[in-house]
Amino acid sequence: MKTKFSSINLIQELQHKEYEQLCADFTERKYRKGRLIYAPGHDEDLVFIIKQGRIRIYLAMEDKEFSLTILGPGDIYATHTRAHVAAIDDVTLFAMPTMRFHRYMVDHPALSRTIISILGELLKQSFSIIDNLVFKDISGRLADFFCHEAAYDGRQTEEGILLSLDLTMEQLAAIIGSSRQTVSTILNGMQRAGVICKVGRGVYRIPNLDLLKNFPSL
Amino acid sequence: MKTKFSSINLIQELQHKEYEQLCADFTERKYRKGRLIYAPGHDEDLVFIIKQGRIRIYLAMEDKEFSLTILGPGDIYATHTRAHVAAIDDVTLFAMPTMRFHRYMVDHPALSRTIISILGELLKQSFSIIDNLVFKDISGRLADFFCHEAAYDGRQTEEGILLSLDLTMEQLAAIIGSSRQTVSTILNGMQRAGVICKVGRGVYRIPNLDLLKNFPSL
DNA sequence: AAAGAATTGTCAGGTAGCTGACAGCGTAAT
DNA sequence: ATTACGCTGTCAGCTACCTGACAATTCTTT
Repeated sequence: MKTKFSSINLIQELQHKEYEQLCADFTERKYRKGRLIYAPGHDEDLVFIIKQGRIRIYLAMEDKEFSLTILGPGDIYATHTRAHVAAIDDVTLFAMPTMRFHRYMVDHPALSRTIISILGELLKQSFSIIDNLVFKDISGRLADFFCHEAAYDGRQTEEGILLSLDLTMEQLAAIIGSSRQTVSTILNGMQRAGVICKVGRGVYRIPNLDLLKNFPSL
Repeated sequence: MKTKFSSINLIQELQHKEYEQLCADFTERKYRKGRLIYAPGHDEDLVFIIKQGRIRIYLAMEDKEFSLTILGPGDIYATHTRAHVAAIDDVTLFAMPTMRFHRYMVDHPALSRTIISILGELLKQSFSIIDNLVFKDISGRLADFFCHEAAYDGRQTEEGILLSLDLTMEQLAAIIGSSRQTVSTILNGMQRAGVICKVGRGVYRIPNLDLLKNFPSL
């Protein structure tokens, strides 16, 4: 699996011997599936790298949630802002207090550059999310999400791109900012139109990306 | 006027003599009110600092626009991503090609830290925007916008906070992601409710911030 | 196998906010 | 003054989408 910020391989970067000290400062943490890792107002701020499993970064208000991104092994994240973090699967993290990381960064300019790249990437993603929220309807956002995921970790097969999302309708809805019911209805519409095929529990096949991009085509 | 990223005074930072070389590399540019400064796909990427006037950073699609932020003197911006940039007033900029700025940054770790702060700030703002788009209705977003502006460049008077926005209904609508008509209607509702007073062309007075925050209170 | 829980499909009803239309106002231009 | 133009207020549809309800399906546990 590729990392979410594909241009930077942080794990690799950290294996250089100049980062030996830094790596030693990370402590391993484990969280069970579904557990909350961080909520705004939490007193300890952490920088962490995901070793195993997926986590969900999301905004929450009362009983509604909106997922900003889902991160997997190799991705880095710093608790910050108003975003919550929860484990989608059983998760293993390498974590370090933000303050300590900061101090370390001062002495290591190369690390700064990495951080700038990551922040830039994050910012670009945020703009994409805003773009979708403002200009696109639910169909468009759903199609857009599938296209992105297809590009990011779809496997090319003879009958199209195979995609193991492993997300429920509810989780999908939280990502694109909609409701469970609406997503279900639209996804079925897409299937009837033949632009997407459900092949199993959270596994889909996209016969033709262009068709999906332009859904609904009429 | 404060800069949008108040924790960092870039202008001041750049006056240190170690940045003499960098400053010399900036060239002055002027744009007339309303002119487009940058559109996605434009071939020259720039980093610039605003010397005079206001600029609007926005996303555009077909005939709809959404303003991400409005920047004033002292603010820094780098053309990037899919965002457009236009001059609200007559504007003077200090600009430099992004590539050159990058090269310069490599040799100046202190500058990196400044950039990280700015990116972090920008990211936080982006999250706020997303938060608003997802969870709040138009009334809420409008109230929120006024509160932020009040905190940022409102002048405290005996009868409340005085606010010179100098924006039309249409521009206001573009900022909160709504339509001219809706914003007009809601703003008048706020006036009738007494939480906001129009005192002139784009100038408002907020008698009580808390009242505005909780609008509509019933 | 059976019971239970979680996930999904679908429909009916309600509503926020968009669009288009048009009239009233201010400001500027001739 | 007079025309013109941009800005504002308001109304009457319209529609995409949300909510709640319930049944059907699929997974999990015992």
